[in-house]
Amino acid sequence: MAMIEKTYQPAEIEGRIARAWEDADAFKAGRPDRRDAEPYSIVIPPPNVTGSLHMGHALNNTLQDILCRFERMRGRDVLWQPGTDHAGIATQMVVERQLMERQEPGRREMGRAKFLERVWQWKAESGGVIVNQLKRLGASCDWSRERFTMDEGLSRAVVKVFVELHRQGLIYKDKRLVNWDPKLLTAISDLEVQQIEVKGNLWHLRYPIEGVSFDPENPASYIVVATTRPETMLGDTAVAVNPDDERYVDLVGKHVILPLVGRRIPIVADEYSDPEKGSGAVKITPAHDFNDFEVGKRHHLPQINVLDIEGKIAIADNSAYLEGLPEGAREFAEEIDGTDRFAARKLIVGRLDEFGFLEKIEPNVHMVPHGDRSGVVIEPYLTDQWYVDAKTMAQPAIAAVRSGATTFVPKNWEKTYYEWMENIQPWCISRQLWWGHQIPAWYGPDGKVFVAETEEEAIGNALGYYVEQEVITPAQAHEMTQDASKRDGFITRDEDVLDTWFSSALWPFSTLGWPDETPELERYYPTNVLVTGFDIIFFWVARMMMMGLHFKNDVPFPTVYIHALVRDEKGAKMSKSKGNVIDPLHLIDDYGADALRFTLAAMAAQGRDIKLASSRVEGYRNFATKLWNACRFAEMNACAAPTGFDHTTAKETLNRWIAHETVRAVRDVTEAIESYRFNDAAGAAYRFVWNVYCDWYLELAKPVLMGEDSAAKTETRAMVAWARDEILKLLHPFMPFITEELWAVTAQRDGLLVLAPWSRKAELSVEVFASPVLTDPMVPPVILPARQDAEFSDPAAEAEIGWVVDLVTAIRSVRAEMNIVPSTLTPLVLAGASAETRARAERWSDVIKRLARVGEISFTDAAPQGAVQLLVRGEVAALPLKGVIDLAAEQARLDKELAKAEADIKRVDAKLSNEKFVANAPEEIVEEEKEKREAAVARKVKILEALLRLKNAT
RNA sequence: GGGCGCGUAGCUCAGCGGGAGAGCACCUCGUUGACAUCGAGGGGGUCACAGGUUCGAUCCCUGUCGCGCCCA
Repeated sequence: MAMIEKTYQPAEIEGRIARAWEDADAFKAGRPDRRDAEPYSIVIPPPNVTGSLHMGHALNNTLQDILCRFERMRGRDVLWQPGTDHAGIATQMVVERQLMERQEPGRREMGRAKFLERVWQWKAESGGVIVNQLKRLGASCDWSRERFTMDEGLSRAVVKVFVELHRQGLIYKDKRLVNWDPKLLTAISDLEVQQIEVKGNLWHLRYPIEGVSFDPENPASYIVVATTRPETMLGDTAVAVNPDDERYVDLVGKHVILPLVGRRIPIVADEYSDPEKGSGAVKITPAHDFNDFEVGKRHHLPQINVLDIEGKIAIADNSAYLEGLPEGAREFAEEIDGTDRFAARKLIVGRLDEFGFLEKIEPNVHMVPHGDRSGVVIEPYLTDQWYVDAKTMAQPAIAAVRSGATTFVPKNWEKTYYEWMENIQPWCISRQLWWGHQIPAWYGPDGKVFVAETEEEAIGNALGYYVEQEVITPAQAHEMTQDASKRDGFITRDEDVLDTWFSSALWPFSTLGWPDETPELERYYPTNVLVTGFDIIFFWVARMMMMGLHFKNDVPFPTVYIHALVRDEKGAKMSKSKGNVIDPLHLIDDYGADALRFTLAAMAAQGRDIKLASSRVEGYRNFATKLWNACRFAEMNACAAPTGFDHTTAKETLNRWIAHETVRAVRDVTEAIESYRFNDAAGAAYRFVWNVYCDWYLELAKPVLMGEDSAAKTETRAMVAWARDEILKLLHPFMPFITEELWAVTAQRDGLLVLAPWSRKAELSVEVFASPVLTDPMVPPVILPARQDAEFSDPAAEAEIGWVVDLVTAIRSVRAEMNIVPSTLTPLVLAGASAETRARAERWSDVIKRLARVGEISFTDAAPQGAVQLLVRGEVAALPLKGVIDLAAEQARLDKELAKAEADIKRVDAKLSNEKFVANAPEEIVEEEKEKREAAVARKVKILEALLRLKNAT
């Protein structure tokens, strides 16, 4: 056991403590000593492998760590499952950028296999950054079980899920409009698209009516359509008007001739067209707009894709485009072919204007979809992709929350969850990337799909099928089975990979070994709680619910705690691409991980976002220093708790008081953590340590500790140490490093604090009766309060110490007001004191003298003349300061007090004289008011007496 | 347009049907033997605004204004 260092230096202790935990396997799940303990498990929301720790991670993981450390101390067998996800797009971008910077061949040049090698190499070198940062934060994950979504085991889970869902018809391939990223050249999901407000235009175009000679001067010769994307007109296949719009009733069923293009397209009536907007007529481009796609389906319109994957016009060799066009159309097609979509817009608008087809341009602010990774404008694009039937899978997930099998904390997020789940769209899971889980689907020469868990199985199925179809002979099939090169070009694997969230959705069970039936799966699934930010409800929570229910037939977690988002100073969401990230590691460097953690916990009130001020972190660093110095004080006074020390049998009032306060603080903190009120827990701990233990207990104990050896001194030394140990335990979930360090240096310990028992037992436990009713799943198990040892409490001690505190505070306050310098000791006269007060004053005279700068303490019947008279718990404490005090000032002070007392009486009287109040208010409230009145009246009497004496003195 | 949430001390934020709180900042005082990363004391708020419900509203309801986020 070492001595406590003179000053608290977080940087010096944090690394050392982290190693001690690691060496002791403290965070390991399934420790032999906890084999019979109740398990407690949390899966970490896997951070992106390319990521580094930001404030959101810091908050998220601090809260999880508080829960894990708390439950670990309560004796549970805790598994906090760590890991990272492979972040398909982000990682691929990082590695591609690296190749570019090093002027190495690009992805396509080196080919898929080589590129993937490079990605794995990058992962090995740089992929562990965030894990180490989490360790610096103190996260008590079972690091030996770290997983990665591209691990062999997790990949097996992905394949299994894909194949099973496909077999069940819940995964299918479809040609639909997707959100296409023309920069990254992949489909992305709705959630990866950000709607950004853009100042654009509304172009009003004139589409000539068929059979009428077009004349810009004659409105009857054309119909005006308004659009934000004029370049997509190349793919228009109709004009829609609202069926109730009288302006256009006569035009429905007629045709227009698409300007520049020459295509003959119908005017259709559809509710989608809003008569209030633009001209009331809209162009319909089914292949390039989600709404138009639906309109097109309703009216059986052709879908003409006029862009290539990079967003360039592609119509020259486009049969869908060219079909039915007049002679000469090809010329225009060739002219504009290959033009980027934005350049094409300019060109087309110019050309329309030239020929009188442009009526006007109106400035227009509207939302434009952007890729959250690439930042470019997303193109609705018609492609073949794989989808999950999310609507079907959402049903059990919705039911689970409705039934309460899973609940959200705070509750209001359930509404967001339902909102999303009830309007859920098919989930596009394929991505045109290389980094990720390649889709286990193989295609035959006719495009037929064979989905299987292994290539062998898929090939076998495919070849069998084609033999049966007599496309190939059994001999050819045999050859292809034997020699992979022989089947090249005959059977090919789907190039695409799965959305990263597809694998993340399996995280709560794939990390435990699924699809194998492992002991871990049996023991730790379902997990106890999921801790995450609301921005991830759709991405992740919803999908874990779907997958967990489908494959494990049970919710992945009974509770979802949704915490605040840590925003930047403008209240904007922090994101790497915006570059507004505040680095928590800098805060750790400056103030220590404990201070950062405590700050985040203290600010984690439910239902409110966090805008972090570094002054708060500094404040909590000071709190850590305070704790450090208090422990040094205890050490300097040889405070140690003997083995078997029982705080409930203490004799000294002061010691009984701190025992009372400590038990209360432990209860408050425990209950707050249990109900996820982290800020209340942190606040209760803070106030107890600083404002109770340091400010009063240690101060009041000083005379005893500095005095002669005695039984009281021995007991006080033990109690100082006992309460300190309770504090270290209480604070450990919040400030693990400093508490572990202090635990080690303040006494000989049996083990690390991280594994020490929490002082308050769990309130509830599930009582399982050997009753047949319990086998009925409709009957919930009976939950009874566990036997809680009668809580230690001592109201008498509280009353006595409370009196001392009030007396000292009152004297200090009046001394400061009177500008009495600290070196001046004032006598204290207790007037008309009860026997109890007298006894208390004698017992606490040392303390009172020291803390209140008091000289002599005496007792009289009435306060001496010309003294400052204080009211302490209904009795007068006088400071005879004749000559020192300003009598006029004292008069003013007492007048103010009097006014206050009278105001109180008046306010209470107003209430009590109100019949309705007395009749309607709860009895205890009325009773309280009466007591308040009595107290105020008593105060008034004493103040009046005091004023009278003051007058006599002058 | 729909949904969620927020406007409380100079700043960052708790609280929430019965006497307005914390941290930081500010002012005054302090080399008292753990701590100046400290101690003592103090100033500072018609709890956005307007109605309503109630015996009683910062808290519940409605509306207005301002702000943020999510979804269309």
